[in-house]
Amino acid sequence: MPPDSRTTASVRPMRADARRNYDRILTAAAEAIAEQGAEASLEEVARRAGVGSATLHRHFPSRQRLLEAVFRDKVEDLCAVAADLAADPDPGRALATWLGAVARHAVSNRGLAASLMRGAHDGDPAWGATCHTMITDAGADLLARACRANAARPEVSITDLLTLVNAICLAVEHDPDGTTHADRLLTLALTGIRPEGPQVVNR
Amino acid sequence: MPPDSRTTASVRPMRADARRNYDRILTAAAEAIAEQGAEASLEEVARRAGVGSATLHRHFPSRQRLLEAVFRDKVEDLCAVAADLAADPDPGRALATWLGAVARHAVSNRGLAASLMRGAHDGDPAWGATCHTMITDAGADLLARACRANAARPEVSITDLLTLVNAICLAVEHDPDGTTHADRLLTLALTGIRPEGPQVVNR
DNA sequence: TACGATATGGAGGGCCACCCCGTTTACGCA
DNA sequence: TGCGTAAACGGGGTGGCCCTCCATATCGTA
Repeated sequence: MPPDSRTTASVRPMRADARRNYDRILTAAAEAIAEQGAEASLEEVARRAGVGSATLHRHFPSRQRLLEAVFRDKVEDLCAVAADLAADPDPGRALATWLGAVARHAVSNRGLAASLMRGAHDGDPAWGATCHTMITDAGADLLARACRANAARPEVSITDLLTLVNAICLAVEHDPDGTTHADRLLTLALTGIRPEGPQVVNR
Repeated sequence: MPPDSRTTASVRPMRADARRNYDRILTAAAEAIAEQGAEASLEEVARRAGVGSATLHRHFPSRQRLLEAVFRDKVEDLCAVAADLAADPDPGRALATWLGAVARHAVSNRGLAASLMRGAHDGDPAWGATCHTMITDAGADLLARACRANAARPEVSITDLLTLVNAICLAVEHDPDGTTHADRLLTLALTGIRPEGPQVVNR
């Protein structure tokens, strides 16, 4: 959300040069993050964008803000997918499909998982619709339906599921063929959410 | 493994001062990591130990090496637990118990999960028994038994399981009541490993 | 065109990992 | 016990990072 697209009328539109730099930084950040993950050097992002580091910090006061801007449209995609799946006649399958989509996005966009996860805790306040809350809201509906259809245990929360998915993707990020591993692990993990599943004998 | 305990006769024992500093660094590192996690500043570790930073780097050429040294005995504990559980009449329960123990260790020792996970990929070569391989070996046996007793799906690998456990613990590390979350997530995830479990409808 | 509001980025501070190399220390032997 | 040497030490340097300040440049408008 570039600042000039806010609905509040009191906010002036960005100046053209500011807008240009904002976009350049975003592009550069996307590249750098794709190559080096969520921990990419902000200084290098600025360098790639041909911009002073102060400019980067003015537009994005924290790494988290930058990540959220970079991944905003991916997250919106996922929310849209969730909305579509809400109409699926099989809510259990819909939920599983969606979680699979989340995982695929997270694996193929380095840093996304980290971004979604971080948002959970140290998300800075006074920042409305973070990626984290967006995606949580989107998934909550799918889970509720699955639950009503007796396709998910009632004690499972959407936070649990997303944490699990993100944890797996994060764990797999430094892995040559992460996609494969993420897939097996997710399949494995998701088997546990169905109510008729066997009781686990843990501890 | 402090260098002087190697079996090779050609290696001289450490000098007393070196030994002393090695131990001091290890203690300081354990404290710092307990407080700040696996990313604790090495410089501060050296400061706490009352040692120059060069000394720290001489003894532990990489952060990973330091982590491994710090957690070595914890990992040995886990291996011992695994050895005990190998005699359990119920191999499925034994495996679950052990994975629970791994999780508990990882949650209560900040940095352990990170250490075990990192060891998997960028572990530097020419470094024999890393924590990662130690624990993998220990668990492989339990899993094999569980599998033979039809208490685990044959296509599940010990790497899968440990990755899952570590991923969960890592995800939960920045969480106020991590133990609780780790527990639910692990229970959830482990339900999927039993062969008679319901088929997952993923993707 | 000229002016005020806005945006910029170089320079600098604080912190960090890692290394170089002159100095100190412990050990083994006479 | 005293001494020579190999081993260990650590101060200080390098370069990178994140972040902030403020003198300067640029934009949009009257």
